Amino acid sequence: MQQQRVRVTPQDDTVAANFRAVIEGHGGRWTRERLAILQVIREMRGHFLPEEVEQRLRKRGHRISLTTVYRNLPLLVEAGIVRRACVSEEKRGGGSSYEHIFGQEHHDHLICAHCGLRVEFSYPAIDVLQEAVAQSYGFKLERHHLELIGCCPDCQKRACRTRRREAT
Amino acid sequence: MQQQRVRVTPQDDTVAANFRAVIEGHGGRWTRERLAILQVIREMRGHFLPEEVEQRLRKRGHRISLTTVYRNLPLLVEAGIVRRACVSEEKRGGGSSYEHIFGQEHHDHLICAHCGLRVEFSYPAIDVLQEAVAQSYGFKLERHHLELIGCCPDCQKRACRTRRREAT
DNA sequence: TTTCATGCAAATACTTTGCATAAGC
DNA sequence: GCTTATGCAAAGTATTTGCATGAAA
Repeated sequence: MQQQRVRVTPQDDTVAANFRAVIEGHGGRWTRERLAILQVIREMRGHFLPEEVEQRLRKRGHRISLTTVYRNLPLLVEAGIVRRACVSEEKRGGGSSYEHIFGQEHHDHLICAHCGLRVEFSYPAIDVLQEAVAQSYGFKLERHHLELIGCCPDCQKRACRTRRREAT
Repeated sequence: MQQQRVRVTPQDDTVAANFRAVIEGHGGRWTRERLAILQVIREMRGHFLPEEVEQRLRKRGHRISLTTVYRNLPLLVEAGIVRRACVSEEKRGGGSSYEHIFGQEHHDHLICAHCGLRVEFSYPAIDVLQEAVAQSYGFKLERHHLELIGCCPDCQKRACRTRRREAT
């Protein structure tokens, strides 16, 4: 609770500007609540639930309703600041999680299907090929999302033999 | 409604066997409902909702409850026959969709962020690199999931200028 | 001031659970 | 026969919506 201060980075202005641009594009307004939500989300690392955003806001002294968080998340997605996380990355069950992406180093995920371990990595060579694929279909690539799902070293050691499946 | 017949493929036995193996691994039983669900799902192309499975079952004369579909979906996932689709692939809002994967040619998706167009592709060279990444982290790769999100040719022509964002 | 955002409560939508009955093994 | 699966209804969550009030522009 002693690191209340906002971590200011060079992208700060850009991020806020993106958000504002989206909001104004919808004929919307720049409110204190939106600023607060943006700030809190910018500090988020990894995946988060809408409810966690609300809790963090509360810890910082803001009293912003969960409804408002819900209402703004789509705008943040549209602004490219967060994305909805893939279900296979989720614990299971309930709500959809989001991930803060803008201004973060882009990364993809290695996920252990057995223990749930998530490792972030980035591998430029793959990015290059992705660009090639997109071009061959005439797409202009904006972003991508890659998950490699397998068995992590520990689970392998653990003689982790789950369902064997004779994949084609 | 005239193509009621099951599209039998060489993998039929394997698919059913995988499903049965998972079921039996849980001390479960092989029921007519499970067979019917499996058959219907095997005919599914693209993404589908639990509710769509139930509707198709009904069209085929089965009267299997949505609850049962829900109860079996996790087993089908465990058997590697379907996977939960990524949220960013969904229309929006509501439920989680699934995708039939086993026995299907593996493919990834190119998704247009503007009109929602989804194109399937496969690109072996990327797969090779993914394997390399996994190995470098000691992971044994089981499957992967890649989405390339961008602007499709049509939307580009349409001078589709949505939110411009100065990605880092 | 005019319009949009917010908060609260109510409504929805999706998914899970409890229990009696039917069905595998 | 013993145990698990199913169907139905009820319960739970997650998310959205309606409306009065407060806040931007």
